[in-house]
Amino acid sequence: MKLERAFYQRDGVTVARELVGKKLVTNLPDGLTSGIIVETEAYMGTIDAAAHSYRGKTERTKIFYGAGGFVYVYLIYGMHLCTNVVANVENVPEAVLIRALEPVDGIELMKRRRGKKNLRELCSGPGKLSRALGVTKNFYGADLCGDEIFIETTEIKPRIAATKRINVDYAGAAADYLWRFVAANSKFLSVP
DNA sequence: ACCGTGATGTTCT
DNA sequence: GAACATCACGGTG
Repeated sequence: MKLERAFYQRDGVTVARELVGKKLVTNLPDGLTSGIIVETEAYMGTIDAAAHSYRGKTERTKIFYGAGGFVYVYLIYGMHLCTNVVANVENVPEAVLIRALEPVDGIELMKRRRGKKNLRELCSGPGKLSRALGVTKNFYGADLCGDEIFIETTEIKPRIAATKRINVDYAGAAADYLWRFVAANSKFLSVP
């Protein structure tokens, strides 16, 4: 079952925690690829110095201010795309970064897109999984209730651990918030 | 296995 | 002009 709008229109921390164990899917002209989400991070707008939306609405962050359930993609370090899910309701600028997947469908296609064959390293990082799933900057604003990119429920009930977020040292006190969620003992995390 | 580093393009100051 | 929610590679142990 595809997650519906209401799932996303809750606070970002709840959405981030509950996305662990769900299945992220892209269905593009060259094939369908997917993986179980094993690592997420919540970015909580006005109360979170690490969030891109912390300093208000800009051309880049305007998607945060729309309804939950749309895609936020951005380019980092000049070469990697990061895939996020906008959370909460209009004008509450929160989002969830998808940081790692356990590959499921279309593994050969993902290997081709990545130029790698090691399964463990296929989707074990935000830039890696974006590449493996064929996400481009054109996915900015894509509707997760559509058919190109969406998230499905699964039967998996992972044990979930909360930790500090990765690489947000610049964010002062916010760097210590436990807003990273991982499937405990998964082999597919970005940092083991 | 663990470091150090270079690549590269937006965004915001 | 600096900073950046990263990755892959090549070096050294």
